[in-house]
Amino acid sequence: MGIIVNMTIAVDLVLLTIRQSRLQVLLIRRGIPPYEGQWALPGGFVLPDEDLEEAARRELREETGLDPAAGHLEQLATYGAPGRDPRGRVVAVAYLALLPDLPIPVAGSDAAGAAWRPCDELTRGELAFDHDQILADGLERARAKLEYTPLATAFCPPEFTIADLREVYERVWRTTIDPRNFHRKVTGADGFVEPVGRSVARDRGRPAQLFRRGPARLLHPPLLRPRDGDQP
Amino acid sequence: MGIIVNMTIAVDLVLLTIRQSRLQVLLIRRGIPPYEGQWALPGGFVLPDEDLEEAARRELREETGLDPAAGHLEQLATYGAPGRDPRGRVVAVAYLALLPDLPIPVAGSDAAGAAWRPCDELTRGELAFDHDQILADGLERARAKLEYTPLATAFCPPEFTIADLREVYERVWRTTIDPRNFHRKVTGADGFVEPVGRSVARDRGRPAQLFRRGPARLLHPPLLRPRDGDQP
DNA sequence: GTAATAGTGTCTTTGAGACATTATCTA
DNA sequence: TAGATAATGTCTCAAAGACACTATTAC
Repeated sequence: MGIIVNMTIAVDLVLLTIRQSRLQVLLIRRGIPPYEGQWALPGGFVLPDEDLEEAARRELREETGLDPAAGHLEQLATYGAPGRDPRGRVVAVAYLALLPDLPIPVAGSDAAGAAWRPCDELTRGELAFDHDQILADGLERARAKLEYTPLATAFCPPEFTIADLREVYERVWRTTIDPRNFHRKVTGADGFVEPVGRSVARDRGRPAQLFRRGPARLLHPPLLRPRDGDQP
Repeated sequence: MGIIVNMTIAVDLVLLTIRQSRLQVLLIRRGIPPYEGQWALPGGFVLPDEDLEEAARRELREETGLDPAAGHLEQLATYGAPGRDPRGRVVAVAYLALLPDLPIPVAGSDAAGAAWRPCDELTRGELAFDHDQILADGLERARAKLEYTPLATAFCPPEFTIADLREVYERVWRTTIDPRNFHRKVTGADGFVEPVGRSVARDRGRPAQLFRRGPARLLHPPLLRPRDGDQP
């Protein structure tokens, strides 16, 4: 009873974007031990008078130069297994950010380099600490949230076409979606997207209308991703 | 750079059950400052070599005498605003537990008393610390999870009737559900419930078949709760 | 013109919700 | 017997998915 132990609190970031038609995650090559030279999620320690989300936003700015307001940031989960950090007892509060495709990030202070890496190219055990698990949890959260929230728009610039939005779903869910049914569903969902009134021409084909994100925070009914309902 | 601050890590528990046909939460009347005499969520500090979930299970046993295996335990969210605890910087990792209706809990060591309280009888500001917010988040999580997981069975004893299960949905969602449609949907959902083969007679009416929870971890399709889709 | 993409319309199937009907118990 | 609850069946409507068709651009 009454044992009070002090531990160190860190925030780790799972930053996702759609880049070159692939779902990519921002990784840092560690410049200092432990796990020197290995890839890891960006992160850092929480300051004495700093809220957790504030720390996450600060790290996002420091490590990437990106503005958190451009996309979406939410708490993911907290990881505190006693042996997860060889330096001692570090409890990591992980945050998940969904971001539009923005300029290549800058290298952080104590990092040898930062880079976007396609999520499906990472092999199990490639990341430092328990960051494999944190990334896996972040991906699953992102996949689930696209179903019942309009957060896919967080991957898009302020104005986007329905095809842009469809690509987000296809890349995150690793599926193909019928463009016609998707168009009908998205434009019919109340408050998901709002027409800007202008169109934009791409390489080929009929120009597409531009939309911006609507006021809805939940989708009713949700867009359910296809499931493997087969029992072999 | 390089500032490393030590903070205290606590786990707080949102323990929910259906009791006397109402959704109730387990609260502790605080016996020591701060917030002495006020109601609070049960919780305690994480030990030096203890995993977070391990700490949550230990607190659950210590404060209630309940076995975590009887129900469901999952991490909810982490709360770390600098001023949330007047004693200093305490970061709380909240866990959510869904439990069957079990004997009245025992009072914990540093608590003046523990009691089940109906969730809808609590007034805003009645709980210590930021526990109003944690409870609200836990309730929303529970409501959402009943839609797309079979976790409603965590509120039930090992063997239960479809009417028992329906009451869980009705109390958690604060709705009424058509018994006939509910029966068809639940027994038709793959892996949600499995018939035991026996029946049980209640006060009146035809005896009901007994079921146990099935192997499914997700419901397809989900049971969507009714929404207020009105725009006045 | 052709190729390509944007957007609309139609049909079929599936599931949700309303509600009738039958089954089996207690009083 | 009446009354209550369990379980099944039927109907209607809404949404999902498959896919034909039209619209508008680049070449």
